[in-house]
Amino acid sequence: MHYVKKCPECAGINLFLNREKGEVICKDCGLVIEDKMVEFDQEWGEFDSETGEKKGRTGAPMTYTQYDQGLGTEVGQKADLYSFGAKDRNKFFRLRKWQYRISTAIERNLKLALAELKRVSSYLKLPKSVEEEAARIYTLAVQRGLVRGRSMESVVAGALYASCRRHEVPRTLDELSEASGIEKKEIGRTYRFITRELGISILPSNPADYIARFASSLKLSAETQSKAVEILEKAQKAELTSGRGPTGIAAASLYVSALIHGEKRTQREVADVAGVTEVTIRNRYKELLDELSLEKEIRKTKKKKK
DNA sequence: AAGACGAAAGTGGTTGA
DNA sequence: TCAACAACTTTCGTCTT
Repeated sequence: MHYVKKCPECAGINLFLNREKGEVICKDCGLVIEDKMVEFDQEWGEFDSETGEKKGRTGAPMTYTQYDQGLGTEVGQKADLYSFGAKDRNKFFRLRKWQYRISTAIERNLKLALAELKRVSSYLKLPKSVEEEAARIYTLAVQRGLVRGRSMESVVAGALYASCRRHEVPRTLDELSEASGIEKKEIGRTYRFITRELGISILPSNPADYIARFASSLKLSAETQSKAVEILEKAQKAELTSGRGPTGIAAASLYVSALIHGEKRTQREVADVAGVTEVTIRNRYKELLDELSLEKEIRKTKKKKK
């Protein structure tokens, strides 16, 4: 995150942080430089070193899923006016008009986009926190002008995808694609773009995060599920997981685990819920058998059945 | 007949010159 | 910007249950 140190309009250094609204304002010309600031660190640290106040983020409680967050920028409140000399009034009014135009355009966009975001989010039954984060990301993207040249929907989808990853409740690109009606590769593209532009760090997604969801849609027992996680951990130790698609690995672990526990599912079934093909399952599955000597365990349950 | 397996060719994305 | 490359998919033929 970079902070503006000089006002781009008048090059003044007399910047003022309005904590109530989360804005940075140039005292010299009244320009709102950074609006609705967002920190992307996981743990909220001190807001800035100058005041060193504890847990100071923006003051007012706010939600990003309402289009203006109740924090719309208003240039020219009475109190502000008095802090400027009379000679600056004209400039000030001009700025206010300009600011107004910009902010209504942004807010119109946000209003639409956040409606779409809510729709997709509820379709996927995403937790509120993920939705909030996605809205935050989208808001930032709009302010940085990253939506230009892209469809609003795809940016929404990208923001949601990024948010899911950060909260370790991954959805596959396929699921996002189905929910939003945007092509998979398009989501991927905008996702990469906005995370790069906004400097959002994303942990590589962990296959373990997928297992619970896959297991429940396959109606597998809790034991099978935890066994799958166990297998997965071994696989990671054996370095079978790097570079591979996390969904394929999760799927293969589940498949093997289901075999061991006598809850056989076909490769087809597992492949479908994981959104990969049977072939991928087979490849991962084979690697798992080779590296982890699981054959005995499978044979054991086979004999039991007899 | 359905599922599992593997080979071969194709696709989209990343990387490095 | 292009070619090499790895992961994954599609398709299809064969084997197993």
